Amino acid sequence: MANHSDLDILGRTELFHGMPSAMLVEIQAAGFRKKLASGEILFQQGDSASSLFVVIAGRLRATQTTLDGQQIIIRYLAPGETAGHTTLTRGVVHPSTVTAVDDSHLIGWSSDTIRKIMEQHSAVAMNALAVLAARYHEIQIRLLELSTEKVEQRIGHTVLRLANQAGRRTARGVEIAFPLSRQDLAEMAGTTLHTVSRILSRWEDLGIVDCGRRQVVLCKPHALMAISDEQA
Amino acid sequence: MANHSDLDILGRTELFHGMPSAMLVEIQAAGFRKKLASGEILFQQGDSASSLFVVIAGRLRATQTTLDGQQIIIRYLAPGETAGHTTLTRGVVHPSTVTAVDDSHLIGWSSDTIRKIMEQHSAVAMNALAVLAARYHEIQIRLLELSTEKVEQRIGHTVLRLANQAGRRTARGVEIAFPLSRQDLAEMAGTTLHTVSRILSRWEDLGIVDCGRRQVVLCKPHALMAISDEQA
DNA sequence: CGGACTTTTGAAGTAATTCAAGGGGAGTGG
DNA sequence: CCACTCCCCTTGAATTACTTCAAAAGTCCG
Repeated sequence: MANHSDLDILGRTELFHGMPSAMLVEIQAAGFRKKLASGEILFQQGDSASSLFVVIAGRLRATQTTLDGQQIIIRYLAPGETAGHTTLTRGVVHPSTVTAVDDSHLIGWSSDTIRKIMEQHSAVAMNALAVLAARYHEIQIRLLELSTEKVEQRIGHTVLRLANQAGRRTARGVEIAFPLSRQDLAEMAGTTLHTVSRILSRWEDLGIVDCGRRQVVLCKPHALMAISDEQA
Repeated sequence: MANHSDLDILGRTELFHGMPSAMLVEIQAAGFRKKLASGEILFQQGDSASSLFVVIAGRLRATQTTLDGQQIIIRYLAPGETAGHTTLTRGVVHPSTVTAVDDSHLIGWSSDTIRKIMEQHSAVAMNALAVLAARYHEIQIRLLELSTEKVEQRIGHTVLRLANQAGRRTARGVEIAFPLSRQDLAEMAGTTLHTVSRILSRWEDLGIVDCGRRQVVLCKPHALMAISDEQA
């Protein structure tokens, strides 16, 4: 039965949505399952890119590290999303490390397999193009933010994005549905944990957010949007 | 004869390399030519993405602008490269503006046409995936640089990248083969023209570069690499 | 209850921006 | 051909937003 529900989910992923179920069966049969406990690594920056994965359940984080050990968070991956698209290009290595931040369940395909699937089913290839284009667009926006905005606005946009992607409505407001430290936010917004802490404290005084240890709840999204879109 | 040489070039673009020439003829016939004088705009941020282009000759620049008019340069496009890949996703708008910085010659395909080509020829779709993956990787590196490096290193990496992409060997060193103002460099490195000017002056004193009005010649690449990779 | 993380907050320091003013090249038009 | 104008570039000085340094206070877990 696990198989059956996997199929349902597979049909709703960004990569395979819209595919007839016969094909999904075939696709699933060609892949392999992978389970990761929170904290385990799916693949590492510099590993040769040999498999492409789709997240079935859980949550993962893609990071990039400099030679001297500084890290940035590229993005968080939710169920339905794709990890390791570098695999689609021959002979390259993963540019980022992907780590589970929650117990996670994925399905993977070897480079050859996924390429064969795409060659036979152009709809999958077209989906992949759309996925990559969306990611590209996303990161382009972050580049723009990082280049033109002040820290407070950047942190604001980061929180708003996370609330959108991984928000859970609660009595207090929209809660970001996974543990998120000040350091994590800093690595996404391109700043330090100190600055994040200070700014979050200020917002807390204004009643805009409500945060705890590795937790952020967004109480007044509109107020935060106002701050984030404010022109210098 | 122009047709013939276009074909040659088309077969060496990132999108169509490796395709048999019969197919190239077909692909070219399905597209349309577009000429732009220096300064003319190919498409603008926010325009609906209706065509995809390949640069045959010339040079273009992709930029993104904020609501309050601040601009960043996403990248420069050389012959063989692809513009407007957003067109591959249905119902979206161009995230950036593309402008010719030199008289340029392109071939374009409507959204429907290029999708049809990709559906029929999976090799083109796979090329497109490789192109997008490469762009993504590229921009990811810039995000890392922007987040972790100091201005001098960022400018250094920017100049090194440009020298690589568009360098022309001359007696003085490697000359960046298109007009590049301090403002342009600033918009690529995420800083101000003042800072770029100061740092370029310093490098000039050290004999690392030699620059003029809208011109940069890299004389000592290794020295610049040393500066750029220096750890804080 | 000890110990390891995570967070907070002040104070000092600094890299880079902003402000301000002037200089120089390239092209235009008289 | 010279003068004028428009850009582009340079360089000091003042300002500031943010980081770095430092220390202490919470908070969770075994």
